[in-house]
Amino acid sequence: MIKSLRGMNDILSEDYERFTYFINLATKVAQNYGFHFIETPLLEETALFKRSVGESSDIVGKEMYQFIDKGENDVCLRPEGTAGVVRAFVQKKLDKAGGIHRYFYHGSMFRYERPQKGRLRQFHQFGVESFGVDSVYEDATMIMMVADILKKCGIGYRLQLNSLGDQNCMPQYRDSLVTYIESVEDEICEDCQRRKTTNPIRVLDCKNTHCQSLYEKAPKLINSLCGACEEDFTKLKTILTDNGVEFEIDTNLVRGLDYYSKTAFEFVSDNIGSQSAIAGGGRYDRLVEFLDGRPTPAVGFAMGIERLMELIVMPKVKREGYYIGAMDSDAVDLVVKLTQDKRATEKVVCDYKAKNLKKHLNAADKVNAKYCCVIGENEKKDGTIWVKDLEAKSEEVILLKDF
RNA sequence: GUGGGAUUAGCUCAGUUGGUUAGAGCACUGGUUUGUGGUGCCGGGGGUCGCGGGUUCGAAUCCCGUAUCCCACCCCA
Repeated sequence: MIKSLRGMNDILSEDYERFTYFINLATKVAQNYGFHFIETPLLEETALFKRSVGESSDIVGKEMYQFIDKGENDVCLRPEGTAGVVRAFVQKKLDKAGGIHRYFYHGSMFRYERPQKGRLRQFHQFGVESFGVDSVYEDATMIMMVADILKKCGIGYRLQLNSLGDQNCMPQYRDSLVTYIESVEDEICEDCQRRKTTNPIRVLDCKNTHCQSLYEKAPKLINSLCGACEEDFTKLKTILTDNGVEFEIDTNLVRGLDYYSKTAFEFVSDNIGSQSAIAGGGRYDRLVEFLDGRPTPAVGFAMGIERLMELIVMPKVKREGYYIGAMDSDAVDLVVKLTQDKRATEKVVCDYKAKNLKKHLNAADKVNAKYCCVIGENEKKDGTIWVKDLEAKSEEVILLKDF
């Protein structure tokens, strides 16, 4: 038997119900916030992700589905959504057009990782990107949009917040951190040794407890922010508080993609195991110019749909539509005809086999129909149909022409 | 990529120190001789016990390899 590849799942039946339920709900919310749908290719030039997500990140460094295509192009399946949207934004010259552009997307992402619960090789994200707004109100709005979606899904969460600084304060901070790391270099773990040169900020996120104890004395970015960043971060906290969004400051929150600056946030759930991040995002004011566009402020987020699906509280499904069946085989033709006619306006399922009433009621119940309609000996003779409302438990016999 | 656990019917799982035709519940399906469901009764189909080797008179059971899932690390959505 041929099986799906490791970490790549089919979505069907109840999973699909949950999946579309979420997409529809999130789409509605994004549209209410004034965002428009964008779809970008699954396959992109590898350089796009190297330049945006960053070669030092694990995503690009070791998790990409990368290959040379028949035209000798170095390509890869997208590991995340932002880079493609920014590429499209620049390619359409919207950076030069100016103004505000707001997009949302959803689709498959690919990362060659060891699968785990909530971590797949092909997974789905719902994401949002906003271009052209440098106001911190937009950062707050992004966070509130995520909170809005999660609330509508009945999902509890913790919101972690940090500021990563900008080109004025981050480089200085990075230098002071490296200096500190060098002072304790002998004691830190192998991973941190590597991080020191590739991306020193990441040491803060190290899970090693000994490293963490060392970094407690390390300079904190939050204390090194420049005036503008400091002001924005303070304002962000005020806006969220004013709008009833609770948060906690996590000075070690470092997003795994290199393009973030200033606002960084992560929504986590304590109920889905160790892969606990259900949404994450932040500001990335430099990314558009990294991808050859005119400098454009931008902010966005992405949500992991598979992880959310574990948590979504689905509304109770209501009975809907009709079930039509025959009790004698010579009434089946009539049943099929009635079904076809009724389908012009209603959801209708029918049975092609004659069965007794009990079986039909059972079957109607199973497909969650609101009405069970049956044609038996009496109905056939009288030109009527027996209709039972499975919810109200009421029944009536009506003329076929009135059905 | 590293370490640990699991894999038996469509699903959830039993299977006693290796010993005849591998079981249950649910699901599916048929009947229940007068036309009332989601909660009656009786029956039926469905498994080369993940896959490949090995040990043995004999393997679902023991050993080795391999695949997948789960857990932790790593990382992230």
